[in-house]
Amino acid sequence: MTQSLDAVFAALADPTRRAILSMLLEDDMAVTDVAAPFEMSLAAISKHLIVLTSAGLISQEKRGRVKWCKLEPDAMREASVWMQGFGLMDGVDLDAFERFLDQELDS
Amino acid sequence: MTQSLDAVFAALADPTRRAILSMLLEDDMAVTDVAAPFEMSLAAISKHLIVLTSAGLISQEKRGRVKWCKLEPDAMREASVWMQGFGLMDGVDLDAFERFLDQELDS
DNA sequence: GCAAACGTCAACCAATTGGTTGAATATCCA
DNA sequence: TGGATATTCAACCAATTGGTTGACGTTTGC
Repeated sequence: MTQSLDAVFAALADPTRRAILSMLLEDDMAVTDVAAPFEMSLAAISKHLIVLTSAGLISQEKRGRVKWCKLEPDAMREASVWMQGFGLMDGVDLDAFERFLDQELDS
Repeated sequence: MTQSLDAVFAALADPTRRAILSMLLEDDMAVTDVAAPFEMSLAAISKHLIVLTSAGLISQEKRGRVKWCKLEPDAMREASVWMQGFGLMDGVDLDAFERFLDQELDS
């Protein structure tokens, strides 16, 4: 469940993948539609989507012949909290912050 | 000045480099001391430090024969803000968050 | 002056990454 | 049934990454 920071940061390190995530912020999309704006092959986009999926940043569900991609932003939370540890939120106990977030997001 | 998201995320994708950043949270350190806890060569650590430096996440200053490494957490800010764009705080009761912060900063 | 400490450089290596193309699979629809 | 659409698979390629070792240049202190 808890995504590895390695996989999440590595997935976010590619501009194409970040652009895909931004597109999915609008709405769920089919693979072909995700690929449309990019000047690379569908197979290349398909690989990027596999990277995003295995990092937990998106999920894919096949309905008929179409595979829908859905953003899973929760996978970013661990990474985001890790970064907050570097003075972006001075003086705050990070573990407590994480517990707070968990509690808030469950409610 | 503004660090590329590519470089920052890629730098953060390696556990050794993240560990180095955490160590530098305590204090500035010499390259040799940074390398000490790791089971890899000094040259390998030196390369990791170059990656961190070119991402802007640390700075290095040579005094005498010792090169000091200093954390530059501001380089994470752009990446952190980018991630916040994905609704990580959605569903969080902002008043509760403020109370949490007050409580944290008092303790 | 010289040996030891600090750190980088250069060459090398295996594994991974990001892309390609062409064939394969699965589904839909006329 | 068969053709078009949606997506992945497999093989390949060049470039990058993360590590090694050994030689090298500086600085320090006896």
